[in-house]
Amino acid sequence: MDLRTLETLRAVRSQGGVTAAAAVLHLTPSAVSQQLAALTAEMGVPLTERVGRGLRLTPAGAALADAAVDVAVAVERARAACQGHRDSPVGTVRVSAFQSAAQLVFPRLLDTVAGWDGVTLECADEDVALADFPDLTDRFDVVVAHRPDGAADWPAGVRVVPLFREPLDVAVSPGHRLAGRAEVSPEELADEAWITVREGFPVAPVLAAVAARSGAAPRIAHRINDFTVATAMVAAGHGISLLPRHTTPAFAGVRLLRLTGVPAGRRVEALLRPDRAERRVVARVVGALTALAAEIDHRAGRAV
Amino acid sequence: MDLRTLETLRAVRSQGGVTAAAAVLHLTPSAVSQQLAALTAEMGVPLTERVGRGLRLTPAGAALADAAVDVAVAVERARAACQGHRDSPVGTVRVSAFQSAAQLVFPRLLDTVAGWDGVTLECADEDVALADFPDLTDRFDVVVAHRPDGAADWPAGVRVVPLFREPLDVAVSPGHRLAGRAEVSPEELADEAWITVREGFPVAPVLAAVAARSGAAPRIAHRINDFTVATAMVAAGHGISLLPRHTTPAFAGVRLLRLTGVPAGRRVEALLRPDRAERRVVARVVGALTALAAEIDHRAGRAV
DNA sequence: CCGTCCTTGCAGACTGGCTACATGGACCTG
DNA sequence: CAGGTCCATGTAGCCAGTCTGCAAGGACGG
Repeated sequence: MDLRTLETLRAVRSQGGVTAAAAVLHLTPSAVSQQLAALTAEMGVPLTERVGRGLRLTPAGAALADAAVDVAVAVERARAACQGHRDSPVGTVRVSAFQSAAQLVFPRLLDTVAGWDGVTLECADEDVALADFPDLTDRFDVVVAHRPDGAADWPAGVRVVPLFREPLDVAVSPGHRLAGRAEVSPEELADEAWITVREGFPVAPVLAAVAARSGAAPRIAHRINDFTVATAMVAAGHGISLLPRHTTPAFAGVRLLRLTGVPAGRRVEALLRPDRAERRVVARVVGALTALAAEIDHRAGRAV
Repeated sequence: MDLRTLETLRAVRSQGGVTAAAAVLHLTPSAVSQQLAALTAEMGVPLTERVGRGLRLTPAGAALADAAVDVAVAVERARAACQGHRDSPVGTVRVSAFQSAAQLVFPRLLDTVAGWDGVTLECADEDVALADFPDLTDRFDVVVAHRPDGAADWPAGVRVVPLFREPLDVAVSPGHRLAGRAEVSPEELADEAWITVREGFPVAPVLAAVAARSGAAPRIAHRINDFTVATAMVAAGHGISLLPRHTTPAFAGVRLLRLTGVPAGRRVEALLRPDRAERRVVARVVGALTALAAEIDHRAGRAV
């Protein structure tokens, strides 16, 4: 009954298999399998069962994995209690963010942290399907994620820190027939060619809601996940798109039109594993992140 | 940051030194010292400091040790959660009891547990000074301890399960001048020669209270810790003693007289470390123990 | 029915932790 | 004040646990 072994069990559950867990833990599948075998022997209860060519946790295994979360939290709390007798927290924090948030947040966050001795920040941009964001918390301490208004809550077991809400505007090229307008309604967009994200990604449901309001199925011309690329394509007149208001640069060559009649926006949140959240450095970075978010919110409020 | 290392830190604190901790953990002092060094290096904070030729935990070390208790509890809770998906708990439980309780309880407890598959009981008789009972929980899962009425509570951090209260009677030989009496008052015992336990042991304060009531300092003829030996000496007329009512056999050849005017008794309790208490087998054994205690209490109530 | 993917078993190498022994202080005692 | 004793701490060497690499056994899909 080792801390590493319990961590492995959790990874097997969250990643859904030995091989995937091994990848996250930087181990070989063989090592993971052996750890599971040893843990099962120690417990005297089968913790995993074969399902197809994969693997699933038994109820006993799931119960143990649940309890393992509390263990990990207790360990990190112990570490924090000890670090509390130090002048300031130190360590390295791994942060991931989806593309546009990364662009907005990483530079300033790195500026802030540069002034902290002993704290190193490892940044990575990771844009995944909505359902896959929580899994990223296995690899990162802080995961900056986004989900559209009205989407389901994140699953239990992941800690959520709200950062800011960002409206989605309709982006059109300067030469577009609606370019001079300040606002548009869904009905006016019925025949437009859309550039949107791949199926399952965070803002897709918003376009669906807009289309439902207009009555017609949206005509999707291109599927582009990277907002920078989408912006360039919109600017060149290859279609219109829903783009986040704050993370679309003013010099991008597109016009952003307020959308009326449909609440279109996304919530940007930080996702953390409970044990990681206990680390004092992590808490400090999250604090800086929320401060940054408050600033963005403030600026947004002033702009609107 | 290993579970074993945290356990070692706790042992160093509770045992008050590297050597003593090593003895409890079945390790060499060198191994304990190395674990402490590694843990200190990992934490980046001094956890121990030299005091004389011994060692003491720094505030940071104490905080870590405190938090380590929660870790150990979480681990045992995890184990229990897993064992909950098994038919019945198994494992081995180490129980210690002071001499007279051991005599009263061990045989019947072993009878009960004999019917449980996969559960083994390791019994040991350990009678130590009042202050040393809590430390025994490092070596045993369940420690049956006793303390006189009015004694201070056990220190925080140890879980206490009350078992029963046992009155202390005055034991005299059949030929003694008071042998025919049913009750005696402290004043009538002013000139008696006493057989009592060694200084610091659980019933010593009771005799002090009795003597204080009689006004004179007690004349202590012998210091005998084992009640069986004391009983034999009282029976032979070498003095009188305070003996527990229920654990003194009727055929011992002494007369037990109720003591009036002074609340003389001791509380018998089970002491457990919080993490050990989480083990399902341990909880089951404690359950059997309290059932036994209730039976003793009932019989006592009937007898009185 | 064959190819592919995933888990699992086995042999070998290696890292990490423990034991045994020696060293250096600190208290106690004569 | 000096020798003895106790305690913590380093050092060398051994042992065990664990990981890697490779091979085998099933299960799904074309």
